[in-house]
Amino acid sequence: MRIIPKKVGGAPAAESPAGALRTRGLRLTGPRRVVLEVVRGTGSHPTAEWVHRMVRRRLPRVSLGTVYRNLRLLVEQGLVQELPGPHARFDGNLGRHHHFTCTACGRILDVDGPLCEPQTRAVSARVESAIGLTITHHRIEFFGRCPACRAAGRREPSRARAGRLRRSP
Amino acid sequence: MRIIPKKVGGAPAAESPAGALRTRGLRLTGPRRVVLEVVRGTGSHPTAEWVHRMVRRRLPRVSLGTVYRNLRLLVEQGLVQELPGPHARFDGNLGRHHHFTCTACGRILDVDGPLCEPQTRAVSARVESAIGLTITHHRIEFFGRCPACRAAGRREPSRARAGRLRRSP
DNA sequence: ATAGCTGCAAAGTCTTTGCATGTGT
DNA sequence: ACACATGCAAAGACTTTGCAGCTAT
Repeated sequence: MRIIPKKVGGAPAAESPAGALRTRGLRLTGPRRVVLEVVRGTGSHPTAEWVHRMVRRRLPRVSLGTVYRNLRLLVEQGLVQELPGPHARFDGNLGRHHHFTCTACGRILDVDGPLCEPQTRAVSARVESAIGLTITHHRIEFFGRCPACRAAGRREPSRARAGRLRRSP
Repeated sequence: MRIIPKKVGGAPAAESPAGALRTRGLRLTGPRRVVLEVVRGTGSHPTAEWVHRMVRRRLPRVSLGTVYRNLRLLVEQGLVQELPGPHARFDGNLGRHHHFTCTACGRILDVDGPLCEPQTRAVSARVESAIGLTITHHRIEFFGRCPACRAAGRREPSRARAGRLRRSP
């Protein structure tokens, strides 16, 4: 369930991945290219380990260490986003968007950013003036139950675990 | 800089900590009480290790393991909140609120929840109807620079680290 | 008295890193 | 050719857990 249109292109991704890397003296190697393609090609906000499994289907000798190194590098270059949480999760969707986490199954869905923009802009303005800080951006995490879990009547596993359970996709 | 009034009391904290624990067959031991007091007594969203240091000032023999066990237990009982991020952070403020992270110094400040409510309620409603999921709650993380860092002209250390650097308070 | 806690230390999990070797440009 | 990347394995950072001895209730 991908909610955001595939192509959105924030400023940093204006150039192609290969170009973005090359202009910084970075090489487009096999493992690196496949890591990027895997993250870009899924809407599942995968963990490093999941990316590793997928990469290995195409390049069986790639190590987990290399996957981590490349994910970090791609995040640093702005070609991939990293989500907060106890375990690192990555997101190839570079458009402005937020996330919805199902408290029953743990799945994370994208939520269109511009859809929320008019209101959230107002919130930021209020907070800035009320507290006197400069807000450059914000992130909203929504929680609740996804259609599938609601239909199946699944509830959240436990109160505390909810935040911590986010394991593999 | 504490922005939220100290006393707010969400539903789960209606009873006193001691009561909340006892009614569930849990004991109010020395270490547990001090852990709770430390987390409640700071607005700094501390890590487990920081809590441990503070607890040790009063009970020098308490181990880090015990601090973790109690933090988890208190989170489970709804007496303390846990913040998302690469390293666990805890928050004794039980009122509805959000967080502002300074991208220059990493400090986390509370942002009054009700201040944002009118708009965020509208956002949730929009998202629910647009995407068909049931939203029970949400969390906003604001990013920017705090007054101190703005005045000092400090910028964020690096692009990628920002999310990951949140070390000790 | 006894279920629940604790300190200690060992083990786990996720992530990073050192080093010799390999490979894009 | 040479700087950048990789695989492998070892080390790190943070968190959890097993166990024998305490301690609130």
